[in-house]
Amino acid sequence: MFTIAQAARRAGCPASTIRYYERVRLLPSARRGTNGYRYYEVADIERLAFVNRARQLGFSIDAVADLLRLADHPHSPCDGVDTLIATQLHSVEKRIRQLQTLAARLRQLQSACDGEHPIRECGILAALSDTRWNEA
Amino acid sequence: MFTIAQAARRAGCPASTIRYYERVRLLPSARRGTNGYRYYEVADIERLAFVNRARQLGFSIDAVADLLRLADHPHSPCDGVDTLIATQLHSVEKRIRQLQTLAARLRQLQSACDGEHPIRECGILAALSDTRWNEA
DNA sequence: CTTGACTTTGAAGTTACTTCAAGGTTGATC
DNA sequence: GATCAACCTTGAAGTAACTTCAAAGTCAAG
Repeated sequence: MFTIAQAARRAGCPASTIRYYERVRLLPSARRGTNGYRYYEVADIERLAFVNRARQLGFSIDAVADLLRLADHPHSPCDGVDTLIATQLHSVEKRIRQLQTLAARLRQLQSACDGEHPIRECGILAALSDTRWNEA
Repeated sequence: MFTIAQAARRAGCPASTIRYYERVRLLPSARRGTNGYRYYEVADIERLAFVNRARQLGFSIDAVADLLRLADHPHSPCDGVDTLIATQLHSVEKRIRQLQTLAARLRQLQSACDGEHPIRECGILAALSDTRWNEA
């Protein structure tokens, strides 16, 4: 049995995060000692690590809850899992495209100025102030 | 003079956002009519539009405040502006790299399953449950 | 003069946590 | 046994950038 800090170290997240996951019911209530302390065993820590890995992949808390529910039904078909992964991948890809557009615009702005003149003549602020900016 | 909804339409954001910007002091308090309504003129709307464009470029509220302060001092050198843009560009590029790593992992997970078998045999959940996942 | 669309405010909801304050527990040392 | 650091508990508040809500006042058209 491990205390919350030990479980946290093993799963790779702060103890406060474990308490948070318990509070929002992503994880079941931990067993308690007579002192009120939470105690975890290996299976609990594995579940927590599963959650952390899914979170690192960008899944929302709700999506992780879905994944856990699916993982708990080993006999149902796994296309639900595939769908969740695909949805997540699509949203990540979409975000990448948005950020790439953003980066391109920032680079364009950057090229409008060499930092050597007064702000009055700065091409960057001129571009940001330009009403026609949103077009194009 | 425009009411808040008219200003919002022209600047391309909800009226609630304008009130929010005023509350957090990103924009100065708007002029008020005897009825208590906020009224905006063209210059106010241009400033608001500037803010919206900068926000669309991913600048934080604080960074936008910096940009506005800089823009208000037309005689100082504009290297501060350049620095802000460069910082923002770097953080966007970093985020893109992170997301690309994420997308690659998700695609890898995806290839571990064709959605045709029970969850017990699903390569995706197996991979997510694998203690060795974090290595590699 | 009624109706519907607007406006006001402060407060709470959102996401996923983190941080804090105030207090109890544990284990080692003196 | 006392003390001390390092742990644990809880509920509440802070974070970012808004959005949504409720309750109430205002305005313009018909």
